[in-house]
Amino acid sequence: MPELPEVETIRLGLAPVLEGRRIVRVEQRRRDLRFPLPDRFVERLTGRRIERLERRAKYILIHLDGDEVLAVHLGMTGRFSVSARGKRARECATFRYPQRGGAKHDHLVFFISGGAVVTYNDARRFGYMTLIAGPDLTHNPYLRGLGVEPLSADLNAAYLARRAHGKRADVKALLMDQRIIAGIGNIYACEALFRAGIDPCKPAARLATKSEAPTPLAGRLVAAVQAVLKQAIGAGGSTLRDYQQADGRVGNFQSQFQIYGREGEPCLRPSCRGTVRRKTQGGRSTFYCPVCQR
DNA sequence: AAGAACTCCTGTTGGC
DNA sequence: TGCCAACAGGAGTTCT
Repeated sequence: MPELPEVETIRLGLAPVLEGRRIVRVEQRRRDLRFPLPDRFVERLTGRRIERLERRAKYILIHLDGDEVLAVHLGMTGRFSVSARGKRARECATFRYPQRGGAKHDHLVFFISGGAVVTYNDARRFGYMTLIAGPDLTHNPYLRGLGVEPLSADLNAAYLARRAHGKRADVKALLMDQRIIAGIGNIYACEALFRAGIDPCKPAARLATKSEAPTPLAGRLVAAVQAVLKQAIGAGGSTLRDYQQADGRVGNFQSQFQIYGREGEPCLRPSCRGTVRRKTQGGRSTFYCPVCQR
């Protein structure tokens, strides 16, 4: 799926198209994605004004008038594309339907006032949408219990040490645990651990001392996480297989991967003679350099 | 009760 | 070319 940088990029692409507009019509082509769509979904969206778009973890939160929020999780393959109808089509020349995927898994189509058409496509249907009565979102089962935003001041060495203390799980699992830090997936976990020079299999507990104080590892990891996420957002996210931005453009960060997908290639750390290895951790691929990640 | 395993679904890729 | 297995960026649920 899109991880935090991809979701943020999509939010940035959708915001100017949606904010301040109304949903004039919704085409719902199936009753469920990963989970059933909300009851009377079309009816509850039609005519609503979109106030603003926000991101929380990997969720796009579409704030509607009347204090209701459409929360969207893209799962692994969910994507939005923006096109236009009528005379707005010419003004939106840069907006194109996605080149891949086509109409086959276009499950929802939102017609927006002013002429934009926003299509939700999701081949594997691991994505989901829910309507939350706001303004307090913290009671929602999906959002409740999410950990800190990694790019906020809430993520710091002391916090990480506190949450890692006594944990037997490995540090990569900790990074990907949405209840601790929200928004990091497999790719950025690998990249952050490489940049921090930390072995993904190291026990998470090593981030903290017996008294829950942060070890130097914790500080390095926080810095690496924040640096890689910021860099990826700056590049418009990464484009692999299914992800693309709302306007059909692709992100560029995949060209800046230092470890992900590089099995068998030389480690990019200066003066390191290691070779990138791949192993399976918790059922997913971990890429790492056995020489400089200790 | 933490942590691992399983599960949803479809498409792509690589080996034979 | 065809067939089949392995794999893909997630995370809720079920197990041990």
